[in-house]
Amino acid sequence: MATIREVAKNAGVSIATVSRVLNHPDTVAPETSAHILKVMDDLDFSPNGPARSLALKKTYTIGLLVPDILNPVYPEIAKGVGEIVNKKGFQLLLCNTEGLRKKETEYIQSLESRKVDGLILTDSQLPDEEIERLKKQDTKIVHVGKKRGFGADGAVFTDFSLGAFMAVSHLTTLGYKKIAFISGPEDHLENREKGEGYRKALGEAALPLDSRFTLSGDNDIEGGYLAAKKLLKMKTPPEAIFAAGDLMAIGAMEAVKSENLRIPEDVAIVGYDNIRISALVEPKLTTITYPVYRMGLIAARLLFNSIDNGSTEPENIYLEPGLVVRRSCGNTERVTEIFN
Amino acid sequence: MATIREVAKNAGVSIATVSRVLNHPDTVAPETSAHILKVMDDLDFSPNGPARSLALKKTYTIGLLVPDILNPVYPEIAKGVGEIVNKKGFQLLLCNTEGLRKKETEYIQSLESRKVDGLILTDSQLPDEEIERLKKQDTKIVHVGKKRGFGADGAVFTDFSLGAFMAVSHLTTLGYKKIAFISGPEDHLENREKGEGYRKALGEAALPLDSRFTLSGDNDIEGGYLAAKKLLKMKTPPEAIFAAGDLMAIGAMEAVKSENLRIPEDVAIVGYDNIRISALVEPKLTTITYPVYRMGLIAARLLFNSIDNGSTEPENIYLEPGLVVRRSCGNTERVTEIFN
DNA sequence: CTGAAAGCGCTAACAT
DNA sequence: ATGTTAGCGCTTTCAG
Repeated sequence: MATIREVAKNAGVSIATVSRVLNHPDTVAPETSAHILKVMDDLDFSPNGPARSLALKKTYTIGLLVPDILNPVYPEIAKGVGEIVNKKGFQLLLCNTEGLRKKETEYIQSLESRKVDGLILTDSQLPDEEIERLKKQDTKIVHVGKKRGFGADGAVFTDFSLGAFMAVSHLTTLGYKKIAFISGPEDHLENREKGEGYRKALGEAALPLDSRFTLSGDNDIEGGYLAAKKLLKMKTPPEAIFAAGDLMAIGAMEAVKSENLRIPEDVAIVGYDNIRISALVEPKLTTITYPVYRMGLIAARLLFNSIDNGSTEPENIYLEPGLVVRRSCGNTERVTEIFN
Repeated sequence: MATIREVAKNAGVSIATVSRVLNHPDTVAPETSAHILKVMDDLDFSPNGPARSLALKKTYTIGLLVPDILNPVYPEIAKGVGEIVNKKGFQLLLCNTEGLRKKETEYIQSLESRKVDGLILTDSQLPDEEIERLKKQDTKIVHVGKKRGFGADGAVFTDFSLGAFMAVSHLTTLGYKKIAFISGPEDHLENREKGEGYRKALGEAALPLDSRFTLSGDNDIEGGYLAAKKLLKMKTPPEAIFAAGDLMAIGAMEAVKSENLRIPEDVAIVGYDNIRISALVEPKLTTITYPVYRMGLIAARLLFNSIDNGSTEPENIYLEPGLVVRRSCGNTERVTEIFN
């Protein structure tokens, strides 16, 4: 609880000098500095952050909003962000929005009040006006996942529609006709985009779009399980399922197994995200990959670009999705069928 | 960027009144209040957190330190903590220490300087003196995982030694003789405790302790994979492996499979943590469970007890570990063997 | 190289 | 019910 004032008194100098050894060590005489440092140590002095922030109008804090901390995608992003943030001497305020627009807005307001220097929003649902409003408070903002960082200072994104297209096209190429889509919550843009890709792929394969084959649920294991169960109970169940997230895909796999059906022989499955465990479930999951960890890294870099250099042109960085073919889509089996 | 002062001017009242509608709304006349609120809205006023914190000596922030955000155990804890913290109107400063004592110390200092109202340390390696020092700054501290919250205001913990004992005893009961232990980093207390439990279980089964059967690695999939590979390359490899974490266990499973060996027939495996995916890998992983999410919840509750009611008696809450028997330990197979 | 003093935006007595 | 004022702990001109 010692303050700069006590340090000054004990060291027999003015508070300005104490402040200087903290902020501009080179502008104070080495002996003075050494002495003051010692007094600080004796007094167990720790500078008061809020006071500093108030004087500096800078908090050295950035806020990170994620929809679901339990989905491995987000810890991965958080790790990337955290590394840069830490290196910069900043700290991370983490907010779990549960994918709720209301919570997101609340958190944003709180962070705004805390005067965070920057904000990283992942798969945000925030309307553009909110962003505009924040800009006036000169809080820097970077989007992760959302294609157009409207009003934001930067964005790192991938093409969810293309990714979904790749996933479903792979399925159509393998000869599947009845392909279902398990979407995440549809108030999330990314899911609507994935839906587009799904439909486009069906279209290009001249496959009919059966609306009963599009379901949506929470983007987690249970959500996928439940949706898949429904699908499997239909009179003519799908031969293949594309799930909007690996967690859902894994849930769907469980559902298929629980019906004593085989993957991929009875039902093929493709996911999205390529989380670590997708390569470890049985059968290994075919999925769409994109550099999640790097997105965190890049988002933080963009943000600091903007924080350090003032308002620069908003930078939007695109990262390509890719198809990872593993066993769950029945690749090999089907290929032989096709060529027979 | 509007301040309380501008609001006051525009509303034709004093700053005190503005402050009051923010902090003690009931002490100001309804009409005045309504008017001020409107002015605030027009001005897009957002109270300055740092200034508030400075005046109040309270930051409404708590710090959470975790060793590895990529290990599902910690997001789970973070979620529990976050829920309570959010409900209390606080925010969470998340720090990923990478299991490094040095980083942990650095983070703690930063958090101390930021005057966080409380600190939750998970599987901390911090020496007790550090804790003592922090206590003087009257930062409340709660441990998660660490048995004795020495100097701390509370602790939620389980018995890692007992958990390990249960895991290994189960293995010995099934008749395995050559049981290896893949430990996490040994500078982490929890791993040393698990080692104790392992040795105790071997002892009670009158099994010799072969030091070559204890390895340690990073507590992640790769760590488990690497350690298991080493084990399997020995002239007389173990028949069973107890891994200190499910992630390591899953890595070990991969290693076994990569050697074209079967689980559990050739090598049985038991993990620790009961993370969600352990029930989804093939074969499903036998493991030790304890209520991780609840630990987060409870830790936050203990912390707020302490924050809200000043210094109360440190509360230490114990949560029991339990054995979850699934396929990877070869339960059924062995049982029949035993009874033959 | 160092000191004095103003001010960052807000809260909480203390008055009225 | 509302206004005046003194800090909270720090940084930063401005002087010297």
